[in-house]
Amino acid sequence: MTAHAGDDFTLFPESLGTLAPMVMRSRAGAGTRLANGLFAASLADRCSSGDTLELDKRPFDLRAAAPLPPLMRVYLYTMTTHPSERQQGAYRIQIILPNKGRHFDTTDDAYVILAGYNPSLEVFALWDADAHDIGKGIPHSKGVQVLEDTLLEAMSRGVARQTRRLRGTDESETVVASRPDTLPEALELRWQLSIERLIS
DNA sequence: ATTCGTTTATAAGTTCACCC
DNA sequence: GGGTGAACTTATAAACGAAT
Repeated sequence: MTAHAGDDFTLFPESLGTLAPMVMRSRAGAGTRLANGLFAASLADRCSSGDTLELDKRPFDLRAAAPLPPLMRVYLYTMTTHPSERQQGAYRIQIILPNKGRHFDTTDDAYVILAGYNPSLEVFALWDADAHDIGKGIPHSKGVQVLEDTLLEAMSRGVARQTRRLRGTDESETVVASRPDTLPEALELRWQLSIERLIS
């Protein structure tokens, strides 16, 4: 299913709080923007400033405190599962960078968050952006997937992770899935994993 | 044979312009 | 000034092809 402006607001949990008006006023890609709002709202108490959020943009920046990256640049996409999906129980997001961009924008040393959100399950998935933005970067679009099992586990336990090997390389990435209410933990974990990758 | 990645197509939403 | 219509932009969906 798809979240379009005007219909699926009820799919989003109470957590939007005061962000709701802002989110509802947002424009293109309602589904994504709603997710943006939820994402931000989930981190509200961890952010240095819950205001000045530009949810109308993709990606959008988020400033956080303490255990989280100071500046996060969030690329959030709607995570879907296709009827014709080859792999049963697989969810995926399609990365399409704005304006012919070939790489994630890391200006200002922002930590890039590559995330997906599924409104039906109400779970986020966090990929390792660095692991995907390598070499020539992203062509036109790039799809990454998660197993449904991981998502379900995240739903019940709050946070879950899944490692999968990227073909073409011997590198493996870790996908972190999480419920909105445990997003801070998931992000922290994701960040730690990225750091570990850098020093290896 | 199966899984992942890339590309193309279709749909919806939003914005801009013109006409009443 | 308001309303209606058209065009454009961006997102979502699906299929195809390559690699393991």
